[in-house]
Amino acid sequence: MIAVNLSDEDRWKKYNNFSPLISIFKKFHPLNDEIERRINQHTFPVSYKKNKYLVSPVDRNKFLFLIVKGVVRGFIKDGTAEITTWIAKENEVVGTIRNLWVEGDSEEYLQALEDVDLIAIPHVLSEYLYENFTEANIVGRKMMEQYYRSAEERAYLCRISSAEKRYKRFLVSFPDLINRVSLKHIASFLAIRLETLSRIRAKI
Amino acid sequence: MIAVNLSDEDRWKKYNNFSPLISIFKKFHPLNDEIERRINQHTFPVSYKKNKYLVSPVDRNKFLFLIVKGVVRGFIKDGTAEITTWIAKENEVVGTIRNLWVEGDSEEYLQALEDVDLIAIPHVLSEYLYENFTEANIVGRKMMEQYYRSAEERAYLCRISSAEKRYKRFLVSFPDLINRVSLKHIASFLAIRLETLSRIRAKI
DNA sequence: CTTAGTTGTTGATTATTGTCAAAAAAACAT
DNA sequence: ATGTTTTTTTGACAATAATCAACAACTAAG
Repeated sequence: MIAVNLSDEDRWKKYNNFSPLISIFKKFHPLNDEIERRINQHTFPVSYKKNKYLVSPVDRNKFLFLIVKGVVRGFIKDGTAEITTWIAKENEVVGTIRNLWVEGDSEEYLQALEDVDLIAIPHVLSEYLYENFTEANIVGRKMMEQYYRSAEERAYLCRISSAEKRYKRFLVSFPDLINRVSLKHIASFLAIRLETLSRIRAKI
Repeated sequence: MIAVNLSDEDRWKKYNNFSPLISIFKKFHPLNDEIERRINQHTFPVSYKKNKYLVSPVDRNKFLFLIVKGVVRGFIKDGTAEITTWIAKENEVVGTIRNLWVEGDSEEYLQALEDVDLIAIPHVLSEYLYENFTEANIVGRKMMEQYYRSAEERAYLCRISSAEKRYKRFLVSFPDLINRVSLKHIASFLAIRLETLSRIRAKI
């Protein structure tokens, strides 16, 4: 599914010779040279066309992805229906969550909602960095705090009582997504039907 | 609101002379003596009666709390209504989230749903430990990963299409809470009315 | 024990949202 | 451009859940 056929020299040509992950991490904490070297060596760019799935069941949980360009959604198959649990854009890191609380049929998928450019981060790399570099744990801790807050916001959003209020909250929480993501996915994220969302928008 | 009148010697008497926080942290990573000493010195036990609020607007965001005994919920005031976004029990760490994405009227509260014993963790302590001890970042990172997953579960749960399915998911995700928490709070967590929950339960 | 207050149940009614179907509008490919 | 597909809108109707109200069950306090 994901093949790496790039030599170390030209892998990052289009990104000024460095993995974009490095500048993201540096916003949280300075990195030492060895970490940067490892990141350049073991992460790699990958692209998907709009509507393609980022993870097949085969390599689920082998990578995280930094979104360099585009929008990605995460959803869970609930029988025949799909439940979109998040929508992420540039500079966010996405991935499937490993140990879902409840074992069962619910499977998580990632889908590109635009043509996307990503940086793939093998889990083995994250684990290696966490075990060998204290800076990695500082960066990881700070990023997780940020992602935890955004997950809390998603958990709050969908508990707002009326569909209209949820939509309005979406508009202020994610103003940039409304024009980039089709309404059917936003409806799913808001836990309402597309038709209902369409009527709410007509009313406002 | 929170007063500490204990000398260092007897503060932890009821917990075999150590802050219970230490054994929680040690499940994630070994701690050095200096960290343990700081934790014993700067965290302290505090108890609340059922239905009491853990944070007043005054000292919001000054502490996290480890729940040693009891159940706590977090909720957000949405006008007159309350939206319960999580319910936590023993061995979980809870607190208000600082920078909510959207500034505004939504205020977060913590409430004891049983008589609770807690360990208060001043934010200044967390910050100090993060800045001075690499182990703290390892523990913090791992704990945040765990809490992120549980927040994802909450975000998924409330997007399930029917009230009955959400309740059933609750039963498997939080089997221990159903007999400890009043139905009105569970209903709020499931984003349904108490009456609806009552009817669903009658039907099953 | 008795009373007051809270929590949970049940019924009747209303409101909101979902479902199904069709058409319009927009996006995409040739 | 042209036809094709996807997305979005609209309408009629059904189902689900909310609301209001009354009451029963359970707790807590005196």
